[in-house]
Parts: sequence; structure tokens; C-alpha cells
Amino acid sequence: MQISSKGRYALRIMIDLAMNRDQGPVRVKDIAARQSISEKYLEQIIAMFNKAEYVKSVRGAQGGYLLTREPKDYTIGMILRLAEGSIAPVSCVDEATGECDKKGKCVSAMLFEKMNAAVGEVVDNTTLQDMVDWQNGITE
Amino acid sequence: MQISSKGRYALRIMIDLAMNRDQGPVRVKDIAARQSISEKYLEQIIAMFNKAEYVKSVRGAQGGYLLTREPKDYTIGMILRLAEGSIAPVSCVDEATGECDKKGKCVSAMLFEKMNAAVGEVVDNTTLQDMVDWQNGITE
DNA sequence: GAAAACTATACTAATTTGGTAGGAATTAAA
DNA sequence: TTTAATTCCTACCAAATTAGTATAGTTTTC
Repeated sequence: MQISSKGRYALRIMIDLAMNRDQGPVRVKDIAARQSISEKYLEQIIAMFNKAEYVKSVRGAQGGYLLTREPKDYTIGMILRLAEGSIAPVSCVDEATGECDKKGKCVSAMLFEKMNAAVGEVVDNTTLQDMVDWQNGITE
Repeated sequence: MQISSKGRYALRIMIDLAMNRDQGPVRVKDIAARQSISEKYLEQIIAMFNKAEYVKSVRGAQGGYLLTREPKDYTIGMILRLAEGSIAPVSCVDEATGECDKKGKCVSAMLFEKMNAAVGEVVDNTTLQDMVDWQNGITE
């Protein structure tokens, strides 16, 4: 039931990009330093976001990464689902992958559906902008 | 973010015991057959419930396991937390284990607290009796 | 052309998961 | 009192996952 390091890092990376988006391309090296994540591991995670076009890369010297949209247009659900694969408590209640033959006859699934919906309610109604606002609220 | 097989099995075992509690001690062999779980693995899971006194054992021939309380007195949260160790999305928001030095300064933790609360809302307000009732509603 | 930065892919150590296996201890019933 | 049924205990194991390292590029700017 845990969010992996990958998922937690993914979230922090996107928050970092959102908070530094006025500075032009943000270097992996800088994110790694600010977030205390290994550069190489961070590269792998951000490459995933690049492929999904959540960020775009600028290669070469003075390069780095940029968000492709406004922070309000990313939900935390989008980010965590991409990083984690799925955040459903069991695969059979996950819309993307799931579907089980006992659908509607399995009381466990009924419970897990509720858990999934409860989590979805939170992550699909919180955006990256919300996270930035929280952060600014704390540091000010 | 997944519930492990152990957790899913644990839930089904407790539901099975609740649904068969008028029959005297319920044998591992019978639960295993009904729930399609390996006897040996089931023994390990139920031993955990025994140690926690969620069930009691009757040894020897004609033995088996019995719930120690009424089904309404077990929440699903109790069962899943025992089986899974914790169901918090990250350890730092888990009341039992957690506590992180950046408490209150970490926006990720704020989000994970919300996720944790949302899941808790579901599992701590659903009892084993509810699961039995759902099951009876389906099969009738 | 040199350096900065991303890209791709392979490798790996440690941990967790999901079990199996074997037998000892206990008790009911024949 | 023996035998069969049943829980109890502990060790073991294979596969998958996690959380990275390592190596060797490619691309672009200055």
C-alpha cells in the first residue's frame, strides 16, 4: 500500500520544475541537488515524463527540462499513476488494466473500489499548482 | 500502492470465519478449499491473527479456528493493518511507525496525509459484519 | 572543439513477496 | 491406548521488485 521512492521522487521533481519554471530550462543537476536525489536515478524518472510529454527537454549546454503545460493542468493523480503504473489497491479495480470475471460478485472488490475512489477523490482533485501554493504558504 | 496477496487473503479468511461461525471450529483445510488459498500459506496468515487474538485456535482432531469477537467488532482497517503492517501511502504519515522531522514543512506529506485519511475513512468505517451482509445480499 | 547536458541500456545488490516443506505437539475418538 | 486429525513451528527458496550504479554514447551551445 506504499508509494515507492520513484513515485515520491516523481512528485518532488514535478513540484521543483513548477517552482522554477521562470528560470528557463531546469538542469537535472540542480533538481538533484535541491531534492537530494541521485542524478542518474533522477534522469531515468524524468525521461519517463519526457516520453509522456509531461515535460520537454532542451539538449546541450544551457539545456534542461521544462513543463509542457501550466501547473494547474497536471493533477497529482496523473503524476503518480505515470510513475507508479497504477495506484489502485488491487489491479482488478483499476480502470486501465483491471477487470475481473467476478466483478459484482466479489465483496472484497466492493471494498477495494471504495478505497480506490477515496484515493482518487484526493489525487484527481489536487493539482501541481495546489502543491506549489502550499509550498509558498509554508515558506513565506 | 497495492494491497498484497497476504492482505487480500487475510480479508477473505476473516470473512470466511465470520460466515461459518455457527459451525464450531473452522478447519484451515476447509477455508483453503473454499477460498482457493494454499493450506500452508493460509496457516501462516491465520497464525498471525491467532497471536493478535483476533481468532482463537482449537487444537487436535475436530479443531480449527474461531473468531474471538462478533463480526461487527472488527473493522477492515484492523484486519488490513495487521496483515500489511501498515496501509499508509508513506511511512511518515503512519501514526504507529512514522513521524518525520520535516513534519508540517513537507508538501508531499500534506498530500499523503490526505490520501491516508481518505483510505482510513473507508476501512475504519467498514466492519466484517458489513462484508458479510454484502455477501449475503449478493448470493440471495 | 570542448564542455554541458540529455539519452540509452545494461547491470546489480538488497529486500520483499508468495509461497513450500517437514515435522512436532496436541487432542478427540475409536 | 492407539490412531488419526489438526494446529504449531521453523526453516528454506525462487521470482520479482526496488532503488539505484555504471558505461558509453548523442546533441547542442559557447
